[in-house]
Amino acid sequence: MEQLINYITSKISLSPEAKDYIYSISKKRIVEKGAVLICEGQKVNKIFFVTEGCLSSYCTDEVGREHTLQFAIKNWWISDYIAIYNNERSQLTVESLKKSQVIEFSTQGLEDLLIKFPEFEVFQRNNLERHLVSLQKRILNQLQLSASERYDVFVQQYPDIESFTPNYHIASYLGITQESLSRIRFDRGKK
Amino acid sequence: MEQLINYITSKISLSPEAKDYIYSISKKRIVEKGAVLICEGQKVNKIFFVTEGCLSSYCTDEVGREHTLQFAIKNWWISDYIAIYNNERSQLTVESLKKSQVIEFSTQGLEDLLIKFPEFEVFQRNNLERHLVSLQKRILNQLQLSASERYDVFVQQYPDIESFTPNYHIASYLGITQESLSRIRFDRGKK
DNA sequence: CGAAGAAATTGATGTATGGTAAAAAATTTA
DNA sequence: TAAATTTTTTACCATACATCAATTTCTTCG
Repeated sequence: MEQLINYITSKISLSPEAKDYIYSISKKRIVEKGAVLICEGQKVNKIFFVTEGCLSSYCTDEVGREHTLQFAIKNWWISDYIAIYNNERSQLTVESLKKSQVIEFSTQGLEDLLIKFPEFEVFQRNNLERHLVSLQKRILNQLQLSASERYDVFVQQYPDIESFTPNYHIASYLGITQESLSRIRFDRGKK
Repeated sequence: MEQLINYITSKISLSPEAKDYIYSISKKRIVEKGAVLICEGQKVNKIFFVTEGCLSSYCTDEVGREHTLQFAIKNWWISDYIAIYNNERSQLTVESLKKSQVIEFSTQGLEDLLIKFPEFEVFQRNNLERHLVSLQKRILNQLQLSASERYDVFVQQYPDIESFTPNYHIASYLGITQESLSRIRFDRGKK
């Protein structure tokens, strides 16, 4: 919890009232590996801030293949923004990839926070900008890099996710099959 | 210009002072087909709001291939957000794909606007959320759809871009070659 | 209008990655 | 620790899409 406040105050200054309000709309949760925080078909009314560990969001297509939209590590937010923005039910699953610590917010609570404490908008805008830039970079990578090069970028960006996540999550983030990822790794060993 | 104001007031209410301020930091520009508004290697200090026509942003890799990050049509914003956010020089080119009308803002002007008129934050957040959601959807499409299916989505989303844009821009948005796009189109004709 | 240039198509062939299935390795659980 | 389960690897073959090059069609503009 403290970590969230630290993170926020590293970006904006926070009045005691705002701080109290944040406490009132959020709660700390420890989630076990494999725990599902948002699941497909549900209404989405939660947003999570990760203080420890790693979560992911992914969708499952008709053939049952998973496609990972996001890995959320320390200091990142995760939810199903598509569903929230369009006021739809979730097509995504948000799942904890290892034992993690998150701060849970209700979407309503966050909205109220922004209304009651407009100074929070600056913080929120910063988050959105950062997120947007990371998505744009990912799209450019997807367009111009080979699977192997994308894997390089991934490893740089998330150096330790491999250590606790099955291959297929990573593969599904890169847009390839687990077998292909396995082959890419094999080829590395040769050089 | 009026169209921008209309667009803004459809989302938030705008004080006369705020309105004046917006006028003071922006200017209307007519840009010809092929005009380059931001080019690779430059400092980025402009953001454009499209009121008419269509612009695109793309990067060019070492081999000279173009990769389209965004098409911006009416009521969308376009710039090189990656460069702005990271305070780097642009890796993107922003170009007009047909004769268009845009409102040009300086990044500094927009920042000042947000400071002077915090009510504008809500509007800005809305834009960012919309943009973010569209990027997330695109990533999910890229991960799970075939080239042909992505083309379907593209046509739905931008029904008339084909009528004025060379194929290769579209192909480079979809992440395929112009030849592949041509074949996809050909296959359509057969059914 | 007609020539020059740009864009789109088409064919032949190449390559990266996918699919399937079986075996091996690692991890979890009893 | 052994059995069960999950994950990874490997082999073989399939396919979507890329590449290259030639040709045709469409635009632009003198």
